[in-house]
Amino acid sequence: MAIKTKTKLTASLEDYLEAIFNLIGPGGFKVARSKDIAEVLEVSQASVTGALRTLAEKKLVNYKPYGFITMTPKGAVEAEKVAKRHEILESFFTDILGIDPNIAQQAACKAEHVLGQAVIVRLLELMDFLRDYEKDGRSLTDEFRAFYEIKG
Amino acid sequence: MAIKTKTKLTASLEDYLEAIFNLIGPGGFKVARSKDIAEVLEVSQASVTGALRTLAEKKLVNYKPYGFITMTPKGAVEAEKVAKRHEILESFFTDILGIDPNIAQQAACKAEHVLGQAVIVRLLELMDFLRDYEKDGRSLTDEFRAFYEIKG
DNA sequence: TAATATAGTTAGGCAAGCCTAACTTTGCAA
DNA sequence: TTGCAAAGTTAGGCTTGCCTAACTATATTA
Repeated sequence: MAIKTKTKLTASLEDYLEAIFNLIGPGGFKVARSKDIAEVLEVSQASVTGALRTLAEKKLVNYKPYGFITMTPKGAVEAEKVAKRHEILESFFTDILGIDPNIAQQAACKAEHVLGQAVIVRLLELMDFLRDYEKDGRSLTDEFRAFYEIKG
Repeated sequence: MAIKTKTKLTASLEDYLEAIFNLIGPGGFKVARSKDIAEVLEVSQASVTGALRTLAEKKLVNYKPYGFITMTPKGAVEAEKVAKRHEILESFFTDILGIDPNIAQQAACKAEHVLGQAVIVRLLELMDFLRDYEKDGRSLTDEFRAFYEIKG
């Protein structure tokens, strides 16, 4: 078995990677620009340059000063993991918990870096359970909505 | 209305505050020792000293070099909030999601700093919902356990 | 009560991550 | 094609938060 160097990224680097991934978009045709990364993450362009250098060192992005920014296959895999965690969390917060979309988005942005696969996977199962399970023709998700709308 | 200076703590300071709170225990009779804080948080004693100074500046703990460490009322309020978030999250992860206790504990430790009241409150409601709602004499929590035990 | 072990502090250093200001490169328009 | 604006980089500085090593205070015990 080949040596598997587990890519351990900081929350900050995960954010950069995810932002690049989203900017490049499905298919990987588009290119990420430093300015846009800075805008999305609300940091300075100087900070982006620094992060890009680190990500390039880790072979997660292809980066040459003043050049295009693309992702390596390894980078895409990592980015997709983060993006997926984000997606699941955001969906859980909005669709199940009924949290305000803005708050849900923010919460997902933070939580995606700290909740591991075990939690995420089980959360996804919970979502399936609540959506699929019918009671009197209503999903449990709907039942829960009724529950917290009366309570809260 | 009096000016309400919102205490904004870093994740690290919240951890220290929570650790002190837990060491002091219910009733607030016990005293927190620097060594024990270091042990709980797995940091050096020097780091604890630094954190204590910061917390004292913010009037959250009573701290004099070589003296006892106790909490101010303000500190106790803040600490309790963090501890409560932790408790709810840990309970959700273990009791509802069925996550391994160690992983749940770790996840709660991290997530407690990033999930706001809106999410926590609704999570608590979800837990109530799942526990109270009976179907064929079984709680939904039990139903969900059966669901993921078959699936996973 | 004096020696020593334990607890706690100080000093100094390092990494991550952010910033602003100044500089360089690139690309578009006249 | 040249010149300027926009994009990107570099340099340097700041904060947080951690560390180790060395020092000081406290407490125990002989």
